[in-house]
Amino acid sequence: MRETVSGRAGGWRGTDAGITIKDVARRAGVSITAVSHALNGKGTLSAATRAHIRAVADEMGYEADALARGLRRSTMGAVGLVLRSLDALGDYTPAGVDAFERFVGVAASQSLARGLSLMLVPDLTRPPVPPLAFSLDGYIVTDPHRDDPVVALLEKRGIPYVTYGRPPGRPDFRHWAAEDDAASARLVLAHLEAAGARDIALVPGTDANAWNLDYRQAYLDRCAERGAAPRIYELPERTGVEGGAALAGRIVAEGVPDAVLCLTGRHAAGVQQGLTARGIGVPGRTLVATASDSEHARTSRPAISAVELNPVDSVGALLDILQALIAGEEPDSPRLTRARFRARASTRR
Amino acid sequence: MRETVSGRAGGWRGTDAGITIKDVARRAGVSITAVSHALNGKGTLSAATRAHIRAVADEMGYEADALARGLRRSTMGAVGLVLRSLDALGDYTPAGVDAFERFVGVAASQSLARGLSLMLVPDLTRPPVPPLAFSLDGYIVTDPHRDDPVVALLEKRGIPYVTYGRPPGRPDFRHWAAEDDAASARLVLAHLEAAGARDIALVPGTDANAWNLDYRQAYLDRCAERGAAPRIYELPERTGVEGGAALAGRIVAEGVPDAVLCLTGRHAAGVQQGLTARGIGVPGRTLVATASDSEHARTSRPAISAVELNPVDSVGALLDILQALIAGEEPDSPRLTRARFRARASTRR
DNA sequence: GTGAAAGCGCTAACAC
DNA sequence: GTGTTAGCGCTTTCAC
Repeated sequence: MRETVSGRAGGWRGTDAGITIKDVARRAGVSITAVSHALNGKGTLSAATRAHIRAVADEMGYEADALARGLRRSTMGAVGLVLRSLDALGDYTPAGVDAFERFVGVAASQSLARGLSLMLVPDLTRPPVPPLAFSLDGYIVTDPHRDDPVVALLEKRGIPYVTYGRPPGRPDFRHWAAEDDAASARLVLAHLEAAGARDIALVPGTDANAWNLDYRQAYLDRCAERGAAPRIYELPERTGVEGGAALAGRIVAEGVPDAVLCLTGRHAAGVQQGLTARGIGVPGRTLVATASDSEHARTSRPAISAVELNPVDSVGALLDILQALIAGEEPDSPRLTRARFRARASTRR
Repeated sequence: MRETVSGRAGGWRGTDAGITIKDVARRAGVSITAVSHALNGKGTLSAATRAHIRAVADEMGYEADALARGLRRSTMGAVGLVLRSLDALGDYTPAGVDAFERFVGVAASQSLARGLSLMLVPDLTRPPVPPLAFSLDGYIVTDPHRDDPVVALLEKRGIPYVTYGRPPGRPDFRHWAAEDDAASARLVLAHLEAAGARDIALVPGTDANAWNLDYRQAYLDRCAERGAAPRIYELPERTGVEGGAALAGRIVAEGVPDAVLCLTGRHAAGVQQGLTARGIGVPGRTLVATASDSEHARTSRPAISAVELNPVDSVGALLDILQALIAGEEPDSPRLTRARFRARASTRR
C-alpha cells in the first residue's frame, strides 16, 4: 500500500512533512538500515554511502520520529522537571515565590542549549500521571524531602534522576547538586553578627528537605560555638506572609531577638511586617534576613537582605550529572554551587 | 521468547513496572485487543469482560505506554509551549521579565489540571529541533509576530496550535486568546488623562506582535480623537532598562511630555531613571506608566503604574481552544480576557 | 462478542 | 559493506 510519502503526518495530519526513513531509503536507493546507521553513526558503512545518505536526508528535510525511536529503546531527548516544593505547597504559581519560576526558566533555556526539551511534570505519584512521564530520559527533582515518594518511584522504575538539593536520609545517593547551604548559612549568620546581632532566631519551614535541614544544622552549630541558646520557630512554607506576620507576635512575646533569619522570603516579609506593626523597628531594633531571595524580600520596606540562589550554575551542574547518567557514565557528583548574599536595608546599621 | 514480564522497562531499565498490554491480557485471560478495547471504551465487549479487564489492569497498575500509543496516531497528552518574545530576545531568562515566567508557571499548572503535560520548546524553526517537537498534540505560541515562521511551520505540519495574542496579518485565524489590549490601552490612557496628561508619548517595542500593534493603534486613535500629535518612540525589546534610560535623553530633548507610556516594564524603568537623572521629576513633572507589569516596574522608585496581565484567564482560554482543536471540535474563539491597571506612585498626582 | 494479524517508524541482530 | 528481518507496545481493521 501507500507508495507515495508514507507515514503518520502523510495521511494523518498535515500536508507536508512526515517524511519517514523509508522515503529516504527509497530516494537514496539503499535499505532503511543503511539510513538508520548512516544517520546515527553506527554500523559499518562506507564513507561515501554515509555521506550520500546524509545528503539525501538533509535535502528531504528528514527528521527521525522521536516516538518510534523512543519505542525502540533509544532516548527521547527530553527530561522531566518535578518541583517538589510546589507540590507540597499545592500551588504551582504562588505569588512572590519567583525562585521556582526562575529555576524553571533557567532549566528550560539550558536544556534547550543542550538539545534537550524540558517537560514540567507534577507529582508523579498522584494521578492523573502524565502519559509521557515514564518515557522521559530522566528527571530533575527539586528539593526532595525525606522518604520522598517521587524519588522512590523513579528509583523503582529505574529512571535516571538528579535532585536539586540532597535527598535527606539517603547518604549514599550522590547524584545531586545544590547551592552550598551550610556555607550560605554561615555567610548570613556572619553578616548578622558583624552587624552586632548575638541573639539570632531562625524561622525554617517544615518540609523535610535538605535546605531546611542544612540551614538548621549550620544554625545550631553556630549557636553551640557561640554558647548561644538556639531559638527556632518552625513555620509551614504554605503559611506565607501571613504566617510570618502572625509569628512575629510570638517572637516578640518571647523577647525581641537581635535578628531573625527566615528561610523563605515570604516568611521574612511577614515577620518584618509583624515586627514593624508591633513597634519593633527594622533594622533599628532588630534585623531581618532571608535565606531565599524573592520579590517579597526585595519589595518590602526596608528591603530585606537575602541569599540569592544561583540557578544558572546549579541547573548546569544538574544537567551535567543527568546527561552523564543517561549516557550510562559515572557522573562527577555531588556538585555544590555558590549562592550570594545580598545585603539590603533590613540588616544595615 | 520472554515469558515473564515483557516490555521495555522489563529488560531495559528498572526492576519494576513496564507492565504491557500483553501482561494484562495474559493475566485476564483475554486477547490484547480486548484489553485495548476495554480500556479505551471502544469495540463491542460485554460489560462483564470489560469490567473484569479493567479490574485486572488496575490491580496490576497498568499504564499504557504513551510512545507506543502515540505511534499509533493517538494523542500524546502533551502540548508544547513556545515563547516567541523570548526567542526574539535570545534569552530565556532575562532578569526582571517575570511576565513569561509567570505565564509558564500558570500554563504548567493549568495543563496539569487538565491532564496535559507541558513541554517548553524553543524556536521550532532553528536547529536543533527537540525530538518530540512534532509529536506533541498541539502548541501554545505566545506573541507570534507578523509572518511568524513558527506559526507557518505548525500550519504546514498540520499541528493544532493556539496563539496568545492574535497573529498579525492573519485576520482569518481565530484560534487565539489574549488580554484585550485595546481596552487596556484605553484604560491606561484614560488614567493618564485623568491625572492631567495631555501630551502623552508612547514607547512600543519593535517586535511586530499584536500587543505592540494594538497598543499603538489605540494610542493613535486617542490622539486623533483629542487632536493631539502622536509621539512614538520605537525601542527594541532587547535594549531593556538601558535602552529606556538612553531614550529618555531624546525624549527630553524633544520636549518633556506630560506622560510616557512604555510597553515593556524594563523600558519604563529605564525611561524613568533617565528622566529623573535629567532632573525631570516623576510624577512631579511627568508621569510614567507601563503596559506590562514587571518586577522592574514594582521596584522602581517611584513604583511605576502598570497594566497587570491576566495569565490565569488567558491560559485557561487558550487551553480550552487548544483542547477543542485537538478533539477536532470547532472552538469558541477568539477569546478576550481582562487585564487590570495598577495605579502606583509614578502616576499619582 | 472476541481475537488474530497487520502495521505505526524505527533500531539492532544477524545473515549475506 | 549492505540488506533482511524481527520486533518495541499499542490500536484497529476484519474474520470468526
